Amino acid sequence: MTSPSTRTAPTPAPVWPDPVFGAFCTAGLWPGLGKRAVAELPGAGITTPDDVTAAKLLKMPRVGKQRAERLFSSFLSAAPTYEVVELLVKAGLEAKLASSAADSLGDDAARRLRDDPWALLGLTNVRLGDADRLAISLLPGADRQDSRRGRAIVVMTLRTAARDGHTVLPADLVVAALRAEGVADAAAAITAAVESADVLAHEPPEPEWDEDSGEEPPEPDPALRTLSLARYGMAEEEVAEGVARLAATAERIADPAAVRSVSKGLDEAQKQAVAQVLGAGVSLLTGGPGTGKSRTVAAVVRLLKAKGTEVALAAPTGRAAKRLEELTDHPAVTVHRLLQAQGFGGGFARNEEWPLDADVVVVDEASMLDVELTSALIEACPDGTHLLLVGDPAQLPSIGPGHVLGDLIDSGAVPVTELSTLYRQAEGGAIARLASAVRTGELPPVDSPDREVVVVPASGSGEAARRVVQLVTDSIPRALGIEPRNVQVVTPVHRGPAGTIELNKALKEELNPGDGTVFGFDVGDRVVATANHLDLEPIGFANGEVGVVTGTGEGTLDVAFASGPVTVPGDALPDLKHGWAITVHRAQGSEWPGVVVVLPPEAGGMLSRPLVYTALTRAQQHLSIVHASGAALARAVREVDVRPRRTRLAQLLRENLSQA
DNA sequence: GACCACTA
Repeated sequence: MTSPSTRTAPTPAPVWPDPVFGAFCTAGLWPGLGKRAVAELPGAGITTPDDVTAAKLLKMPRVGKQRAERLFSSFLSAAPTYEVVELLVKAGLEAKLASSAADSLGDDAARRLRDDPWALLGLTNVRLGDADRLAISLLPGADRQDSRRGRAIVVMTLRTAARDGHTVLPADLVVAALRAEGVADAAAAITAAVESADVLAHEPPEPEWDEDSGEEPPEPDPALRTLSLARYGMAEEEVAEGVARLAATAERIADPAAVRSVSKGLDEAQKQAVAQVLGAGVSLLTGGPGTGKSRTVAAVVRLLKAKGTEVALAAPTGRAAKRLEELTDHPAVTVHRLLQAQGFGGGFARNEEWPLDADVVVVDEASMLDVELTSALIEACPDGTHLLLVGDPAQLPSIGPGHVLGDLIDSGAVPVTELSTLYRQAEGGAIARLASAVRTGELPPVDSPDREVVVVPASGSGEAARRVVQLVTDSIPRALGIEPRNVQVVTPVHRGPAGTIELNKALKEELNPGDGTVFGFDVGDRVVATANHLDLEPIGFANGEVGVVTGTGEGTLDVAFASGPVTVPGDALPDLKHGWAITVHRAQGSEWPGVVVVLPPEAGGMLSRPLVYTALTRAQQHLSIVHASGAALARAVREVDVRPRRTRLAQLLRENLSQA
């Protein structure tokens, strides 16, 4: 423990004679040199890059010979970053950008920025204005019509669209974006972008034309021309090709008699799904929560295991993989692990060259698959592999761009079994009725005299938050007999009075007050994992899992997760948060006896049908909806999605189908 | 302008 009296007074911030060196140091870009040490550099006579020697570093407080040498060599190795800082400081931009520039542009980042200052837009959090300033500083006479600038705006526009899930954008929208930034020759900018190979242009399909009509062939409608970032455009093409390839090379795995042998207890649709996997190269199994998707998968796994067929199970998230493993009693991993991801953007070890060796690959929660991961998965499936995607297209779409599951369904290119009979919730119960109405875009008034569903109106997010606490701690246990530990609060947002942060504070105050002895947690706190730690003893935990703190140690926590107990060491503690209230996104894939959904007014803009549907289908016995978002709720449910994703996959799949 | 996964 450090007592306040032994702490050194903060050294006043030095004024640097060399602004580039000063900016480099104070932005924390010198690896291994902390804030406090930076302030001590001038005291050791180090104020310019030429002053940096092991001998001078040795004069600093708490720096021994070994550390001095290490700091000296880390300074030398940061030379590429230093060069970028030089460019940024002269342009009046933040030095902090230099580290991400060196990361994403490589060791010759400075040279690349001198060649094309707008390459700066390749980093996150850089605005066009910043890149323009760098250009003016580096290229005397640079102007808004520079072709490199136009090219960068095209890429930037497509990248922004990708953040909203789109893989393609109509060329007209890109032209409008170029015009808005003062680019006179939009067509030239698009051509430059396409020539740089970062961007693909997709010509509209040729219109139907009767050759004998004697008329001129009609021009394709140029308004249908689209553009994509090459990585997403190509990924969609790879998925479409891969689906066609697997469909063409599949051989039947088992005969109908074998299906009958494992089908005990399955309904007709579920049996059909089992038969479908055995026959088709790529097949889909869809349906809402409680329709028996997992039971069906378990039957498929039983059948294949009995036949000695190699089956691989995977899911896009750690928690979904864990659940799949429990339900099927067969190992399941994340799709990333299945493909042996090589780290951040490092590609996958399992690919076309070293494909998977399973005969059947099953991916659960397939609505979470984005187009790049899907293309990597399909590439790693050799000819003859059967791929089964299981998911609910009505739930939240993938985080990354693409609309893979929905496009596969819409294309009609692969067989789909849709399960619609509800087994879990009481059939005809208020939760089930509301869920199926929302699934089809309706929001009927709630009619639930038995209080299975209760709507609690609130006038603002502050009142909404108070209602939530009251429901969890008082009304729901008292009136319905569901204890607080079986109730989960679900909200769209982290911030604001009705976001996870404030709600958790208020709920902790009521349910388990304490001062947070270990990393802000006390015994009895509910926690949620925000990252995977699947290797911890004895069984690890997955991102999104909810548990309860059962004990504390020396900087460690014992947590009882639904899947089992885990001792969480200090370095994993930042990946735990309080879990009485969690976001809808995080709640996806889990269910609780009682659920309180909060819809605060500030979430109005992000409400969509999939979000509302996902939120309310988390409830098994009781659902309270604290409603403060006014007309935005009905609008969100009515419109399919506030912003439907623009993709090309369904069209590509249909084209392959018509050519076959 | 908000949310969210995976990986070392």
